[in-house]
Amino acid sequence: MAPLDRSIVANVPIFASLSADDLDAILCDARSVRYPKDSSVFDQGGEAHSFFVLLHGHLRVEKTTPQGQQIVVRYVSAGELFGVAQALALKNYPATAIAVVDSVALSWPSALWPQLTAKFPALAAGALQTVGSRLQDTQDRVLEMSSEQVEQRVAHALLRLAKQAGRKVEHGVEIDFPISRQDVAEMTGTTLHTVSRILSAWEQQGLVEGGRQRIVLRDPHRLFEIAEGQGK
Amino acid sequence: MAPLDRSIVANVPIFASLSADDLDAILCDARSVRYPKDSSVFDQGGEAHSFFVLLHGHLRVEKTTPQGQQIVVRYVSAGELFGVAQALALKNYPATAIAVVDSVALSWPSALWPQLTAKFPALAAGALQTVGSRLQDTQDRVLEMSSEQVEQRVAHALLRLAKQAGRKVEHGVEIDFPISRQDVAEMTGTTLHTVSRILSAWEQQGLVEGGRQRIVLRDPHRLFEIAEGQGK
DNA sequence: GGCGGAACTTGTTTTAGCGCAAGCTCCCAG
DNA sequence: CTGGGAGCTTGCGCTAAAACAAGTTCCGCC
Repeated sequence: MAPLDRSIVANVPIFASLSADDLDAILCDARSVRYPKDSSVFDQGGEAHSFFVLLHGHLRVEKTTPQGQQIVVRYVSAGELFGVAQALALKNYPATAIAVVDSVALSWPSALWPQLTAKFPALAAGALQTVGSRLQDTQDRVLEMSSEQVEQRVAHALLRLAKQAGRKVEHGVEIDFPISRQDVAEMTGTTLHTVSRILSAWEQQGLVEGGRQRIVLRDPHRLFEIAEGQGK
Repeated sequence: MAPLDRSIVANVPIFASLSADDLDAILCDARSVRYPKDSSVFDQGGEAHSFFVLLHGHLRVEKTTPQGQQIVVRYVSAGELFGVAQALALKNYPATAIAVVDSVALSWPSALWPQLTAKFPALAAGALQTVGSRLQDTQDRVLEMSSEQVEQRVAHALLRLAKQAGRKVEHGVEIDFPISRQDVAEMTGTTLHTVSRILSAWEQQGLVEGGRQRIVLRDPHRLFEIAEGQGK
């Protein structure tokens, strides 16, 4: 296997506190894999053979009910730890992860998790924080779904996406990967149709700028007001 | 401080793998506190001074928006670890925990968490699993809220409560603590009114039996069918 | 370069369940 | 044992948003 240089994980927060030697030790068990756009990194229900760190690209994590209803659990950006099912005592992945653009991830066999955390307690602490902040996010989402109108939820979702994966463009912030109305609907618990209507209305008012699988926020501040309920 | 005997934590899963000596070491830093019904163990936004294990009773964990909207995040039963904000790198508690019946909890100063987990890695692993399964639950809840009708969600909520805190009674399973329609509404993202209507209808059909802050499931199997969407 | 389908838009109809309002019941305090 | 209030029930209208239903546009592929 090609040796992995530790410089490739310079921007991975969970490894930040480790020494160069420790990093090398960890990396020597890792494999680097390329996932082309639209391919899956792991599948819901599949055996949790590995855990991962995303080096480059973006993933969409989605969850499907037995009845076929689907939601987007979250998007993963470069530098994030994901697929730690094993650490949560799960034998199978609880969701599916799909590359929304060509992506690269490091992977380790799940079986190594106990040894690695034993040797590097910072890893366990980091994972706990990662999972904890995801729990926070998910609880906030429940709160949003209980208390906010669809329009507010969509505004929140866009702002969060922009924060996580926004790229400054000429007149606004563009979400840096292809995202459909359907995806936004599955993030906010609504339908493709309603999202389309809302975005059309916002486009009229110059708040956003659309396109096929493309969203640019032209007036994030106004969107924030809508998200907070000040809007109209 | 009165010494705590290790027998009191015999039924706490997170401590299950520890030796008697280790347990004694951990317990000697713990305080046992009694929380009368309706008192709060910690408050949303308050400084995260301690983490806890519930020895006896039941807690309701709730979260409030700036606008005053409230949801029930979950219920805590005896044996569970809770209030581990510190471990998730939070300085303040993200929710409020209220005793729904007279309860007893062990508490440790948050500051001890790093040392305890360093000394007893099983603790960190256990906390990770606890937080992980909460994340699972919360994600399932989002999925439910996106894809199910209110009636199904209420059925799911009752079944979950019964599983977690059900007590066999003459003709069914009773939720083992006082719970109002409002509470169920806040668990399922609906209103007191709708829950009341649904429970009334179910009572007519003999599926449940109500009362002031009291719910008895008389036909869990039928409720399960409703929860799964087979109903009506 | 045109064909096919995925992504999106937009209009109309329908409905779940929320908001409001009124009244009931049971528990507890005085 | 009586009064007050918390918890609950129930009726009614309304509305946000889902469902249903046609399109239109754009992109990649043969």
